[in-house]
Amino acid sequence: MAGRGEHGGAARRVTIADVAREAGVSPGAVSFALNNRPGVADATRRRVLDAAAELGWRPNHRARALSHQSSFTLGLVVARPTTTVGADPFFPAFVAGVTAALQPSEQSLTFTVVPDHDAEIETYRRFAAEKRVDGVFLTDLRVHDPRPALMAELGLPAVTLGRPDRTSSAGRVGAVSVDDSAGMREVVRTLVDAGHHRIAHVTGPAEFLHVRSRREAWEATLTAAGLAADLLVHTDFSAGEGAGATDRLLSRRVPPTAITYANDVMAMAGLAVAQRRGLAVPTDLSITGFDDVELAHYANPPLTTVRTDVAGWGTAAAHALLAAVADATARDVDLPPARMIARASVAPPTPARPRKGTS
Amino acid sequence: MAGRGEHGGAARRVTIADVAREAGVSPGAVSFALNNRPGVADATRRRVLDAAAELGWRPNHRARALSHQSSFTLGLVVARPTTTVGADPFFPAFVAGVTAALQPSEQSLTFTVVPDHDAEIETYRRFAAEKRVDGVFLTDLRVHDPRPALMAELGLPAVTLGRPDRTSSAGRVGAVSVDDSAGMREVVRTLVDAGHHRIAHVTGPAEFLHVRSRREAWEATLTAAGLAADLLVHTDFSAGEGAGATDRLLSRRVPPTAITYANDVMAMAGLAVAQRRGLAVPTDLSITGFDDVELAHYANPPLTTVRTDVAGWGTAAAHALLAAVADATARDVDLPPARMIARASVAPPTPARPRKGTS
DNA sequence: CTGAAAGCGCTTACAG
DNA sequence: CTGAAAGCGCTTACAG
Repeated sequence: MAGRGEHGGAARRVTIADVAREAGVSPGAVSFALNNRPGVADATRRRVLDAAAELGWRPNHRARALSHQSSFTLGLVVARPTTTVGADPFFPAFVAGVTAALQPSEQSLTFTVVPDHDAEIETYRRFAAEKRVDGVFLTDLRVHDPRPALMAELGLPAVTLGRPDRTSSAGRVGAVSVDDSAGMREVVRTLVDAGHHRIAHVTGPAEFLHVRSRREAWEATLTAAGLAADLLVHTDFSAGEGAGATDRLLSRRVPPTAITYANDVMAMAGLAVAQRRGLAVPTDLSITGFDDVELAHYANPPLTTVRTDVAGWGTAAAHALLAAVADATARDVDLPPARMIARASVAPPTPARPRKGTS
Repeated sequence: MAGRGEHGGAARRVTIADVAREAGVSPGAVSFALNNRPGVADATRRRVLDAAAELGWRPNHRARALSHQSSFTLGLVVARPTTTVGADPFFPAFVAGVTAALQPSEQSLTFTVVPDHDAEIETYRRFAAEKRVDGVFLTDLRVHDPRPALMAELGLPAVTLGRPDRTSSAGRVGAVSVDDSAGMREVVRTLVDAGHHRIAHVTGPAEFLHVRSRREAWEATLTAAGLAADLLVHTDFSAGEGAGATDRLLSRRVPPTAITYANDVMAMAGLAVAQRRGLAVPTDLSITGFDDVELAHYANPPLTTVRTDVAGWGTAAAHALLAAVADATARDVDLPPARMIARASVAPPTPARPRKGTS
């Protein structure tokens, strides 16, 4: 009768049957009372709640999952080699946003890193077959991505980060999107306005939609300004390949006067390469990044970059997925676009050819 | 009878009862056969396995969890503000190592980011009360850390990353450790051998044991060389505070000739600060980091740092926790120590005072 | 408004 | 070696 169990400790677990006995009702009534379902008199409900509190009862997750036909678990599977996953600041921030949103709900997140795309697909199949999760977050969308259709086949609720390219957006898959091309356009326009004519773009693997959208923003902005969009390098997003790409660009007979990178890590590696070659940034070469990692602010010079609210993205995606799980309805959410953060790594090219004089 | 269910799809789930019917045995026998338990004739086992494969049967995780009294889930709770969790390369790499180790087992990982230590404790209590997980990884050990004792109270198997300070290592808690002080000693000894006399240390919050062990390694190595260990700054591990600490150190009447940082992010921010003040690195100031993030290799100059195999740590911790969950026995594991990675950010101080001439 | 019963899909003693 | 039954701790129709 006393406060035993109040510490939720290793003592014999208290079940709904104990609460029922204590409150003098049936186990079924306890369940109804505890879950705030109609059909229980206020006085009875009170009695049950008091008994549950006194006994220190806590719902057994395993039993609830089985009888409620729900895992109370959301899944995030990231296909990335173990060696490089640490370099991407996206996932910890995204997960932080997701789990913050999940706090008040009874859901938690299962997070898995797998080596490649095939293993990722296999994981979803296993999740669905074993009823491991109630829904999944789909990240790193690709061209002709098979995952939205797979989700429909598996009957697995899902949200994608960003919009899939084909309108195969099968049934239950909603898209939670941040327009990162907006930030990219701002960056390129700023460089054009500063008088740059040869603006390169160093980005990630071509199959990613987020890579494509940034590249297209770069292209379109250059084309609109009557400039050639011919200095494009695809990498694996690593510092190493970012450095290599920079070296090759700067070794051209007519090198670019500005390089836009699709992440901050490559931009900072590129910055080091340029400086090692004796170029002053931004005087001899302007450089921009993407992500706005904290270090970007403390680079020398501080890096002009593009900021996305990644944790906010995680929170919004979690809410959308929770809703999809609850009513099997897909809905799209558009978050505020990524914005340029102007810092000192951009300046007019030398010899300066002033243009519009905006900057 | 055909391959329906082979896609594990949204079709009506096939249960053990279906397999039993198909194989002409009881559901209990199916369970025994499927779990490779003795007491089933080979021929019967064959028949069951064939039936299961034909029907596309997959174990229902929810049902197994309830009847097996096991969650098949391990927990990682990280107390860190959402805003800074992205800056730490540790967690993605650690999680990758953990989930790689979990692949062949039936366990998965639930990963949660909470804002502070109290919320972390609360999460463990909830995990235990609701039977959410079978065990947890305890990271960022502190001075007088209450968590090992809490695990004993909750009856929750756990492993700590690194050894707790008090021998309150309650029962079921094993420690999986990497000696990072070894790398720190190498770094300081290298600087001493190069002729440095004023070697500072910029590190994280004093309550973390991993901060303390690096600081003590720095102190002990200096003391052994007859040098003063008086240039110490504690920060929150952020680039911003690393930059601020550097600025203050370099503004001293007699500034250090070398600064050792407890992570690469602060080291790179410090590098930028030094260069902005007109100092050449390493000529005027030697700098070292910790972590060996990929960018460290591509800094200008490349950063001397200390490398830990974080993914390997995750894998070893996962194996240890799996074992602790299986037999409730704590065991300690010692992994290879962290090693210095020598790069170009270290040189003798100017004016050079050659000493042993090792470097 | 309330109670007794069945059910979620497995596992595990316990008899034969 | 094998089968029938009970049990894990909840939820949810279904009668009263």
